[in-house]
Amino acid sequence: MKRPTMQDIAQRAGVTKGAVSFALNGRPGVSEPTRRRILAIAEELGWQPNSAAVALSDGRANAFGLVVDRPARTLGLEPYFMQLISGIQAELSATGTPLLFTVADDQLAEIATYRSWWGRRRVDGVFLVDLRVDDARVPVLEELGMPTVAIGMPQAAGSLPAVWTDDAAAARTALGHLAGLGHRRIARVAGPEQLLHTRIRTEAFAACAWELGVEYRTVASDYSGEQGAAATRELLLGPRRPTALVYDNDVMAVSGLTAAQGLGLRVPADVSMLAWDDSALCELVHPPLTALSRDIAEHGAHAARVLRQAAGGADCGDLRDPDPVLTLRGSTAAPVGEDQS
Amino acid sequence: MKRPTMQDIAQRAGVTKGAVSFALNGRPGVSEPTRRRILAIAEELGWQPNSAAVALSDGRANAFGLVVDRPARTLGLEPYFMQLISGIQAELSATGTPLLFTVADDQLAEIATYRSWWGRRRVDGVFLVDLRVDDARVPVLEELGMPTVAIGMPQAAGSLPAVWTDDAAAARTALGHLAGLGHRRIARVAGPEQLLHTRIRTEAFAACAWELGVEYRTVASDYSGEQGAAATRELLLGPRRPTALVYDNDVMAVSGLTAAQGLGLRVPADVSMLAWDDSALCELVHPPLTALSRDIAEHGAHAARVLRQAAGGADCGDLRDPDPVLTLRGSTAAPVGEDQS
DNA sequence: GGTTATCGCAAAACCGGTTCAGCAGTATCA
DNA sequence: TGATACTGCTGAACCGGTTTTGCGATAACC
Repeated sequence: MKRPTMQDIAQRAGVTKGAVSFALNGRPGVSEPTRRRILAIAEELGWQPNSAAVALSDGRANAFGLVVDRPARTLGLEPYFMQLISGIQAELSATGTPLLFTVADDQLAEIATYRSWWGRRRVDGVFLVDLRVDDARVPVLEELGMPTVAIGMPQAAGSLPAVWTDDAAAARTALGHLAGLGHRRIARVAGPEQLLHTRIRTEAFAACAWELGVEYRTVASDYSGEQGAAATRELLLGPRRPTALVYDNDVMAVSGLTAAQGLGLRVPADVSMLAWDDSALCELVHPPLTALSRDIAEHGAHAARVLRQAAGGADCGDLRDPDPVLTLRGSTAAPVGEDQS
Repeated sequence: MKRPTMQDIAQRAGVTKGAVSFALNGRPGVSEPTRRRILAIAEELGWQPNSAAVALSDGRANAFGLVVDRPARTLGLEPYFMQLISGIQAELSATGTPLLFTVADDQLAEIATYRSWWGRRRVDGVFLVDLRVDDARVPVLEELGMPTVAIGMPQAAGSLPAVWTDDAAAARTALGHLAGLGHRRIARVAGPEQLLHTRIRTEAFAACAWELGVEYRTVASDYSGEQGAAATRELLLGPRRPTALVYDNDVMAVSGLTAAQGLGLRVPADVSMLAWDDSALCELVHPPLTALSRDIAEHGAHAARVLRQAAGGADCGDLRDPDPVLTLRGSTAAPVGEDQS
């Protein structure tokens, strides 16, 4: 019933704990016959190292952490995090390193979690997501000296290594596509303004629209379906109705599509729609949504690799993942040329 | 830079580690003035207990685990898990107990994870989800003696305590609602047949339909949007078209709705739709989906409470949560009386 | 053949907590 | 006044690993 320890193995083999340790870790210090004998006994007893003892001894927790502080309600809908986590796992499971995952109520609670995890040596490092402008978490993590990899723009990551994709490039891709189809009046339903990448996108869209000579407008939102639909109605019912809409996440795009159809508008005939971040959600609806796609799981795996290096003491640089690509589906098309002034 | 230990506190206070331990844990053995002095020093030094040392000493990991082995692609869409996790966290965070969360490729990998976590004492217990008929994981967990709470039907949980809702009752609620509206030909797009609750629902639907004198049919599916849409098209284009459809999850319901509308059918005029498990997804679409709602986060919190008891050595019984209730939205209505034979 | 490496292992310290046995010193009581 | 109890702390063992030091025996070398 009781789990076997190295002491048990040592007794059976007639050696000391130390010898068993050497044998099991493949280190010099024991003869080959003895090593085999010890390994056989360990196998027979089903021995597994006690993680607490290992952690205490070598001073590392052999675990990483991830805290998210979005409300659970919107969190559940975001395919993003599950994909990210599964990508992280895919990389971490190679070394059997588990992930501590927690949802926090707000940023203060999130920071408290970091302090606790690090103070108690529960983790060797953390993934930092949803980077904000002037992010309060960054200086805390820097001060703690906790190995961290920021998943997001390097500008917001301070001295922390960042794993990121170029949102400005993606913005140009999206706008280029729509402008190429002939759209001259384009609006975007954006994510929360506190998030740095929202700001980056906004600037990139504005700059690119200027260059292309198209009218462009940003409407702030919060990633939720409700606000996505509300923003959509406001834009479609207001003056100078845009002929194309870009959404900062797939949830808002879906609810925006529904809202537009509820107004009696046809997509894409009357208005084109484009989602930023692709997921199965975009294929669920009709018409399926044209989207900016990237491999989020792969992104997570990269982040995990960088974090492992950082926790190992290396000071890693930023890692830029490939630009998102456009997945063309049925929700974007040339605008019908009615009152195209 | 180095984290302070109890030894550091002891030195400053001029006492031994043991005294410090008593003081910090609020146990008798030190005088009140000494205790206050020690607490003050600990506070000043920002001391936090090393979790590995605590775990090694008291033989408990102070962490629980959750493994999911659905493919990441469908996982991301399911609001269910995020809500469940956030509910679990809400309960666990009270004691500062973190959750180890992992996605596994298949059941074998999941079982291997349990063996590893338990063998290495990484967790004090686990939450078991997606219970199947003749679930291979149950006997393994029983044999390991690992504290476990099954989230699902007691019938599939063996000797493990289960936290569950009565799916049969919910099935009657759903069918009663539709029959009450006048529907006489109803089909259900079910989840994976290996899952026990799918089978329970199927039986309950069949029995209840028999009693109510309505035609009923189950079509197997896999929870994915693709299959949900395919099953919907098959049912709506086949002979004896049903006037109402029930979906075993919200993702399939949404894609089924889209599929029906793609066929030129109006919901709910031509066909009513009802989703099992409510989420923001159901409100995202048009018409919003009538759904069987339950408080999943609360469900998770209950499971966490039971697991903590189980890990504490108590042998707990099953815990039944309230039956799901029907949230009426726009997707169900009386059938138009055309050829209602 | 004596010195020096090298090998194979024992013994013990260490990581940072918890806990138990023991021991002075004071208080209680007969 | 001596036995008894209690208080407040010390010292040490313990949890289960890793790592360092040391020692006897054999092998290599000049």
